[in-house]
Amino acid sequence: MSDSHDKRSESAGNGPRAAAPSNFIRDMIDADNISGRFERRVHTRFPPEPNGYLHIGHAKSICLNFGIAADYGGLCNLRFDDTNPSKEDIEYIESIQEDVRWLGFDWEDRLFYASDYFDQLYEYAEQLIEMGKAFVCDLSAEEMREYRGTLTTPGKESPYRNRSIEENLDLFRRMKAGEFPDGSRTLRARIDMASGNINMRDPVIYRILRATHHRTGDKWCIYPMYDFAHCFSDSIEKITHSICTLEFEDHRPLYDWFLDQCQVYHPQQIEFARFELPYTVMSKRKLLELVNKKYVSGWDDPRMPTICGMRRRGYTPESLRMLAERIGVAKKKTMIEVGVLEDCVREDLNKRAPRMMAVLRPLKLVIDNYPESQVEEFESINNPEDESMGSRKLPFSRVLYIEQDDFREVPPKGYHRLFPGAEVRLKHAYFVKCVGASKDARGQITEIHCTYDPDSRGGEAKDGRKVKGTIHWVSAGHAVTAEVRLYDRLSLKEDLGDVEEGGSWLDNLNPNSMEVLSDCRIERNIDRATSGDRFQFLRHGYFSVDPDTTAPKLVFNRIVSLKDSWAKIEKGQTKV
RNA sequence: UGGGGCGUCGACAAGUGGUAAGUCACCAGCCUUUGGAGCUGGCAUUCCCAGGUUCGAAUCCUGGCGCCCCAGCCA
Repeated sequence: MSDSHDKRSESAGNGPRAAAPSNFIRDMIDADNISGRFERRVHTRFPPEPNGYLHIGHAKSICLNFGIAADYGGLCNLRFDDTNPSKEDIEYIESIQEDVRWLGFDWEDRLFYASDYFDQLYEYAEQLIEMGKAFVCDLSAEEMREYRGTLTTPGKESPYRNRSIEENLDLFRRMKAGEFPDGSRTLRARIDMASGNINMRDPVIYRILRATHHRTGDKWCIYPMYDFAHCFSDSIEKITHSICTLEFEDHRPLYDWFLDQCQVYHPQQIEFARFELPYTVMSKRKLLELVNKKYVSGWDDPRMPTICGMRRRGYTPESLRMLAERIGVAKKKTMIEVGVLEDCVREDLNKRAPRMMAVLRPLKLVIDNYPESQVEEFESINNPEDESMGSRKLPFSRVLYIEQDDFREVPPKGYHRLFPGAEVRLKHAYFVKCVGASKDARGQITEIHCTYDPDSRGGEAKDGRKVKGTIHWVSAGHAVTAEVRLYDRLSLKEDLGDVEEGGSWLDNLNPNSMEVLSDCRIERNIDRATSGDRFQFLRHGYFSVDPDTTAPKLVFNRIVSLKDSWAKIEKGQTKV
C-alpha cells in the first residue's frame, strides 16, 4: 500500500473551522451547554471495531466527531471497540489509525481500547449480579432464540433467570476461570422478556469465547458484548456526546439502563443517519469479500470506497472533509449523488494541481510545412488559477501526438476541433490547419497532416483571426510513455445488493470498472513526478501517480474527469 | 393494537408559529489560449396526504399514507 504521501494536507482537527452548518446534534450540544449538563464540556469519540478497513461512510463519522470537538474547543478520542477477538486484527488497527490521521485528525494521547477496560467491565458485571440485575444462563444459542419471542410476540423467561445471587456469582467467576466450554453459558441482564424492544429482553452481556485477543492475549475467555462494553467505555472516558448511527437507536434504552443501574457517569447517546453512494459497496462484509476473492487488487484498490482506496486513487483529505460538510448531518437516510463527491475533488484540485499535457489515446499529427529538425520551446503556465505555481517549458516539433478524439473525418454539428479544412490552436503553440489524413489498408486513420501558421506563435494569430478550438498535444520525440488507469463504478446497479432470486450480488459487479491505457504520451516534465503526486491532465481530468510506478514505467490513476460539456452535447445529439 | 425512527426542489439540506436559506445537478447568457475554471441570471405560491387550531402553519393538534431499522452468545 502507498504510504501517506500528502505533504500538502493540513490538519483539520485543531482550532475552530469556518462557519459550521447547523444540525440537530449541534442543537443538542448547545442546549447542554446552556443548561450546564456536562459542565460545558464537549468530548466525543470515534469508536471503530478493528475488523475491516475504514470507508467513505466512516469518514463522515470521523469528520463529525472530531469536527464537533474541534468547533466546541473539546476533545475527541480514538477508541477501538475490540470486544470480539474472533473477528479483529492488528492489521485493521494500524490501517484505521493511518486513515484517521490522513484525513487530518489528531487524537493526541487519547488512543484507547475497550479492552483497556476489561477488568473494570468485569467488576460492573459482578455488581449487576449482586444487585440481582444479571444472571448466568445455560440456554443454548438456539434455545435462547426460541425464548426470545418474535417482533410481535413477547419472549419467555429463561428457566435460569431466578438463580440466587451466590450461584450466579459463583458461575460467572467459573466462566471467567475457564471452567466451561465456549457457548455453554452466558451472563445476561435481567430486564424484561416482554419488552417491545427486543434489545431489552434479557440481553447477553458476556459470552464464553476462547480466542486470543490482539491486546490481552489469552487472559480472558469471556468477552463483553457491544451494548455492555460501549456505554461503560464512554462513561469511563467521560464522553459527553456519544454519536453513533441510526441502527443503534433501539439500543439507547439499554445504554441508559446499564449506566443507570450502576449509577455511573452518563453520556448522551445521539444517533445520525448514514449515507449511501449509488453504484458502489459500503458493506464491510462485501468489501471483505471483494478483497478475499480478488475481485479487486486489495483494500486500497482505487475503485474501492475505502479511505485507503480513495487515497491511492488520488482523492485529497480536503475533498473528503468537504464532502462530509456538504452532505450534512440528519436522521434521514440519504443517497448522495456521486457528482457531489466529484465536485469536491475538482474544486480542491483545480486550485492546487499543476497542469500537464497528456495524450491518452495518441494520433500522430505531422506539420507538413514545419522544418524537419526544428525544435522550439514554449512557456506554459502550470496553473492558471494560481500564478505563483510558475511555468515550465514545452518542446514543440514537426511530429506531434494529439488525442484521437480531437480529430474527426466527418465532424458532428458544433464540433470545434480538427477535421479536414479546420483550423485549431495547439495550446501555447501555433494555429494548425488540417490538410489531410492517411489511412492504413483497413481504412483506419494512421496520421493526419496539417500546416501551421508561423505568425500564430504563442497561440495568437497576427491578423487577429479567431479559432474555435484549442487542443492539447505532445511532441512525439519529446514525450514519455505512460500507463493510465481509468476507473468506473464498481456496480452495474445503483444498489449492488439488488439481486434476482438465486443470483449473487457479485453478478452485479461492473466487469469494466477499470480500463488500462498503456500507450499514453505525456510531456517529459512529468518525469519528476513521484507516487502520490497529482496533476490535471489538460482537458482530461485529475490524475495521481500510482505506487505501481517504477523507474521506467509511470502509472497514473484518473481521480476524476473534468466536466465535459461537449461530451454532453454530443451525447444529446446521438440520442435524437 | 410489537418497538424505534424518518418523510421540505432531481440529490442533499436549513427552517423550531410571521409568510420556503445554501450546496450539487440542471437550464440560459457572459467570458475563456483547457468545450476546464470563473461570472450573471433562472430553477419549491409550497413543505407525504386530509382535516383542524390561528389574523397567520413546513412548523401546533387529529387522522391517514409511505419508507427504513430491530428477533447475533456481531458491532
